[in-house]
Amino acid sequence: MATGRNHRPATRSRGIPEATVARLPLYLRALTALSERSVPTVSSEELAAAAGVNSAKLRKDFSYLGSYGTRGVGYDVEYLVYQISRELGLTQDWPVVIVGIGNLGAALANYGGFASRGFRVAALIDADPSMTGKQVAGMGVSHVDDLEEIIQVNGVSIGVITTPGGAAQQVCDRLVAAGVTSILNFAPTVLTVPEGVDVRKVDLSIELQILAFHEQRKAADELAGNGARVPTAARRRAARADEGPEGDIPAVMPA
Amino acid sequence: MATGRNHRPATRSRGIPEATVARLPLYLRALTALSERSVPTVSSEELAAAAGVNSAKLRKDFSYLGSYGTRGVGYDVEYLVYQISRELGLTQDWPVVIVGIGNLGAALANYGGFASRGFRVAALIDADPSMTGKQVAGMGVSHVDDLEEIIQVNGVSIGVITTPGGAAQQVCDRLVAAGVTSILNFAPTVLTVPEGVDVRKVDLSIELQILAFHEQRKAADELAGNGARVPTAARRRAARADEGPEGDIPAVMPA
DNA sequence: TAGATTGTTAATCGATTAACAATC
DNA sequence: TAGATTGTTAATCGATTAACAATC
Repeated sequence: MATGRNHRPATRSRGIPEATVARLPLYLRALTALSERSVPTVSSEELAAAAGVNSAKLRKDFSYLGSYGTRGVGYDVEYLVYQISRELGLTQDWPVVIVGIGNLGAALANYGGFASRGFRVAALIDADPSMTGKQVAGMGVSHVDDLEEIIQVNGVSIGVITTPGGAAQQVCDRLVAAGVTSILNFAPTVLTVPEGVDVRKVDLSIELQILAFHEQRKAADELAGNGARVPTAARRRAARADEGPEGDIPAVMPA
Repeated sequence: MATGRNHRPATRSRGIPEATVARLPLYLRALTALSERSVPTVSSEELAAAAGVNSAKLRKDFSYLGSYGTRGVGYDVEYLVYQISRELGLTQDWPVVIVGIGNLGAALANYGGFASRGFRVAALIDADPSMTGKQVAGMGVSHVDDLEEIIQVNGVSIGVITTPGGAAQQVCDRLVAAGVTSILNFAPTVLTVPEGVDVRKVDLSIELQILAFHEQRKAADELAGNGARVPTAARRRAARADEGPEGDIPAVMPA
């Protein structure tokens, strides 16, 4: 998620559960790393460890794609790379546009992970006339007036929104009207789209808030005497202030 | 969200389900917008619409926090803002460090959504000596040699990793050893951390891959004669090429 | 009181996981 | 054949949702 989903109801797409689809790119990355090291085969146990998931879950996930493994042996790395790529639609070229070329938009334009996965940045679009024509990531910035033409000429079906929150819905409407049917939204706004359009939302502030919740809970656990498994710098600092220069691991802390 | 979880087993934290925690920031944002418009109360139906969720789900989520609504009336906006903020731990100050001041790190440093939610960027850290001392988002960049001291002096418990993939695990290890217990990882790497440390992962490429999967499925659906609900620019372009300048909505498309 | 809306129940659905038969 | 590992089953768990009694 990325995070905060604004996704269609979790219907199985072609019989593959949404949760499985979300893990396929993880497997693909681990497999690509193995492929680069010329590892010929891998077991579900090894691959699961590399991808950071449970091996039973991995085997279950793969079972939705077909029977691509060999009992007693494992999976052929190259073959699996191909099958997962095909399943994800990465064997074709996906032109994308990035709308909103601020810091984040520029960061995405420079991000190497797109090109290597079948995504091609077809255009960078911004509403600020003073940006028009400027070079970002070796590409000229287009004005938002030309949005519709760019979408249509390039056959773009995926749009990335990195505008300020206030502009996001309007940009989204124009993208959708021009024919975009998948949107990756970095703006802190809930987008409204017609049925049939997919939106995924990446929200940096939300991710931090979720971490803060758990961080707070850890502190509360410790106060309750459950003993933190890892002493935080914050708590160690508090302890030093509390017990003098040697007090590195306190038993209990003041609120 | 943010996506690809590398999170502790979904134990309920203080009895609040993980899925609910992930939605609290969404509600908080919608409530903050209402608060700014001086709206005094809101019903579950209205708030759910603003947050983009089902109202039954919202009421269920709130029921884990307590009974903060009034039957027949709705929820007091200000009171709910306070309760959710408190639950998320946002009533306290969270110093964070950002490690890796490339395009993305700089974008995050400039991102306004942090400060408004109780997060404070305590330091920007980079391994490149030529970056040291440079100003980014009005703040001097520190060298990674000083990472441990910065963490400890500032009592940082949350770290954001925006380094290249190859450096991420090493940075993560140093952050954890210095006392950081929550990590937001933007590097395309699965991080290994000790128990008690939370990692959330934001992966731009994975989000796009998930969109590509659905995009591909839409095209397959249409080929199967199910009729797309929204004609994409890509398919319209193909149609124009196929049927001449007037052919805007094709019946069936070639593969 | 009548109308509105919450908080909760219970049914349903989807995801995870251990275990193991199948089979290389 | 013996050992290894997949693919699948079935149990369990967590999340979603409609419905409605409680109650303002």
